[in-house]
Amino acid sequence: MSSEQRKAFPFSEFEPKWQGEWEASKAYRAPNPGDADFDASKPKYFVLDMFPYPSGNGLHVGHPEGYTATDIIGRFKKMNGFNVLHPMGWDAFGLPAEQYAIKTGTHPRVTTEANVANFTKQLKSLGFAYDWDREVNTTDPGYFKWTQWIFLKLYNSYVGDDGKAHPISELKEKMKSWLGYDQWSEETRRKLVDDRRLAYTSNALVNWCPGLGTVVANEEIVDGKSEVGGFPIERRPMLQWMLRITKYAQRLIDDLDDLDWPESIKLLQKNWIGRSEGAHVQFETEWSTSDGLMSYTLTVFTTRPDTLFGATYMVLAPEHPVLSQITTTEQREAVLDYQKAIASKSDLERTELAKEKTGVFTGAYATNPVNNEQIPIWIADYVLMGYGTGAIMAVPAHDERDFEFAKKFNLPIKQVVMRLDPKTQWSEDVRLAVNDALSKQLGEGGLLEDFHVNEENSKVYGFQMLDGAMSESGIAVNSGFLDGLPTFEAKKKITAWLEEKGLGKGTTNFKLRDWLFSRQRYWGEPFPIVWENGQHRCIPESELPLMPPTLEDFKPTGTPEPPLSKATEWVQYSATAKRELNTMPQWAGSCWYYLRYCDARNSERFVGEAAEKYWMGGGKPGGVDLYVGGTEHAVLHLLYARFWHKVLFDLGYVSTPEPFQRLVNQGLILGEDGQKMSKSRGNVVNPDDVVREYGADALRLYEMFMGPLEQVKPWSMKGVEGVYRFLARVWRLVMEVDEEGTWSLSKALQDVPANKQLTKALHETIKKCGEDIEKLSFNTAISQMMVCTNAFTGADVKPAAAIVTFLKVLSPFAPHLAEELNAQIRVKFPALAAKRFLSDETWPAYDPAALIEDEVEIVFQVNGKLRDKARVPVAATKEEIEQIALASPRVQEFMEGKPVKKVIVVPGKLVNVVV
RNA sequence: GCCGAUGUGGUGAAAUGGUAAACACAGCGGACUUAAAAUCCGCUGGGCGGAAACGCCCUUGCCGGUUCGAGUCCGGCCAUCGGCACCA
Repeated sequence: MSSEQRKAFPFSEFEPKWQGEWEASKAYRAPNPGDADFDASKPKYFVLDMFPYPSGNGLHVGHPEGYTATDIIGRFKKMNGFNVLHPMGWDAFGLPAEQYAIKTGTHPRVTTEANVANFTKQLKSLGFAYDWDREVNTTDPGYFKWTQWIFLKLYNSYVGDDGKAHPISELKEKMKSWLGYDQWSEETRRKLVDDRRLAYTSNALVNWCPGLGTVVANEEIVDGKSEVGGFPIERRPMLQWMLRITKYAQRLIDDLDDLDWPESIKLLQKNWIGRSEGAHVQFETEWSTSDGLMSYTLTVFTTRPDTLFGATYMVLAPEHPVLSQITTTEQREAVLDYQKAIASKSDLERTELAKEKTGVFTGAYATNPVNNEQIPIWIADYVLMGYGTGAIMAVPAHDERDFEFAKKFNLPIKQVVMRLDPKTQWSEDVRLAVNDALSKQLGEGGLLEDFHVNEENSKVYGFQMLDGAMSESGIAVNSGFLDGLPTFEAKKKITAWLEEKGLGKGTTNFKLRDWLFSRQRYWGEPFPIVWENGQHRCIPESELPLMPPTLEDFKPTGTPEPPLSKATEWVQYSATAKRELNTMPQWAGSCWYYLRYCDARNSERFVGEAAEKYWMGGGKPGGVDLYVGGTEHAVLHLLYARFWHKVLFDLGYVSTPEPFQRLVNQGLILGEDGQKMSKSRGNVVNPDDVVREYGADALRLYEMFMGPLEQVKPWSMKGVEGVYRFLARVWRLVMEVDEEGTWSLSKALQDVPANKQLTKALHETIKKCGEDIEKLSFNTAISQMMVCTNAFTGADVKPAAAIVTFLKVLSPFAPHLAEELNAQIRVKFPALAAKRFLSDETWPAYDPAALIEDEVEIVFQVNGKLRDKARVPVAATKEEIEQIALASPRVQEFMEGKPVKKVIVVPGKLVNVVV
């Protein structure tokens, strides 16, 4: 028997047919403002998928999960009168493309084109309602021209005192009024400007990955290895382009509040940005040289300035620049050895060896500003140059790391906080003593919030955690004027004291670093920058797009020298100027692609103003209405894109401060064995195979029926067969087969009104599916459609009009089948059939009256336990229902003759008799 | 270690604080068929009692609490998965 005959319905014939018709008539084209068929009175709905990287492996079943969800939403919104923007494109630059090209020897452009063609074919075979006229490809010169253009905006902007981006010309103008401007050299003026650009060069330590032959961003490192390829990472100083994302750290945290995103993703971003409040504290250190006594002020960042009295030593990062000066002659060799050892270690080794603390004494001492004690200065690799000031005050009594270090090197430990453990119970006299001490410091009113008194046992429980910073909150002891103060009060007081004495300042610190934005690769956007006399400048916008050179050999050089250096002609911008050789990272193109979709063919502007205002600014609060993608981008793409968007917003190019209003993460699809899908495990499911065997509609439906969208869930071919059978049942509501295997319109299908029971099933389905689609609860919507189909299957005569209505509800999920059956019905019942494309139809309204039954089943409980049921008229009053319940013999039996204490009546649901 | 998510039948899962397990998968039985596949109909959490109809008890990771009533709310534990990880 051929596989063709085994098919339960001829999806392999009608699916490609409808895909062709949709494409030919541009059924899913989204008109833009200004187009003849644009209807400005309609609200907009912008539904976005994270565009894929077109890999050589083609689509896997994880892709259609999110894409089907957005497709259903998009189709549903369209039927509900929205102008729907649902586009697709390609994130085609980047390391994987280039690695693959290097392996196969084919030019990245060739492989990319082939992969894009393959992906396109695969996506089209799934019947997604994309407006393909808006397709974007980050490697297209018409696209990356504007990626480069946005880079120029970053290059030519700075963040002003208002915390917003402004054109750099404003800074240049302002500078003229600054004191001493006239005396500055051109060089100085230029440097002052360059130091404030949002895109700047830096010679700091970067993450160099020899295996990839390029530097990578902090966000691209996983466990000390590169995210792509898993190669070791080294820290080394290199001249690189950076983007000043740290200037946006606070706004990137604050603006999360108003976004409709999963709380866990917001938290992930907040933790990555890593805001912590504390203080800078200054420690003086002095040393003698042949020129006399020298001094230097070491500044540390601490979140616990209240423990300053307990600071018994200091630790500097091994890379700290002042070391060469303060280290004593006796210790010089030890310090140099240690620095050398650290430098040769990769980040991975440093993390792996982190269990045991190491460090070296510098021989130098600093003065603790609060008690003038001389404390030794050490260096250790547990202090990082890149965070805070690269120096800490060590409080071993209250910091686990400092404690370990102090134990190992026999450094003094001094307790300065008496800990109030929330779990510790305090005896009455201790409570009184603490209360007494606190009262003296704070006055009577200050205590109540700080303690919990358990009402049952009258015992006192200690302080609440504050901010979740360090858990060792408590009461200051051995701390002079801070004694007796609870931690949060002590922090305030010491900070005020430091500020008054000019010894420190309250401050906020972030973990987030500036974004390392250049890569030593071929397959990326070249920078629109040239160098002359060691100085950079941008090329004019008129020279965009700046095309990469045509290179035969685009392999990495094996050194930090980028491969573009091989294009000797291209490199030479003029007789004296050379082009920037680095390229942008893959993230560049994905930072703004959603904007390009709004106006993908615009050659005058990165996005037309009217188009941007309508699709991004329209609605409340604007932006992309729904963004669906995987969690893996929680801190990379989603943070970078928000940053770029805010810069564009500040500069007046976009209308909303945030790009993505609502974000939903689809859960990972695991293999049939419950493991992550991977080639090596051999558990990868290829969507092409599923489409061939069961059809696109079955694949779409199964992906949505598996379980909640956000959830991680394993694949099951049996499950695909289940929804396939469901679709076949729908097919047979309308079609029947003769002995030759030919399908024709079912004779049971007639122009008759649906009976009451079928009408109810249909309207319940309209209602529930509409509500569930809004909630993205597709699995429950599908089960409701199954219930409805089962009801229709049980009926001898199939009411055609009702079935057409059902097809409208089904159409966002299984568009091919719905379209085909509607067309089949039209042949015999032209008046009953829906429009040629169901997506042009209006989503049906449900009739509330059709949902109401004459009778409902009421549950009778005695003391909360189910004892009896009865059908009562819907109109029955509470009193009537109660009487029926109390009259029930079973209820009486379980009441055991006891008097009724209370009766709870929930109309339409239950009666609970309490005795 | 810190942060977050999730724990419900044999499986995927469903349940505005109100009949736990809808809808599927798998399994079992039946109809159709020479037979099988497909299709259609029925049963399907566990225990106890009963010939049966049916009835009772238990059951949403574990322990407690709030409530007339808890899978759902609160407190505490345990397990699995994900993220961060010397961030001072």
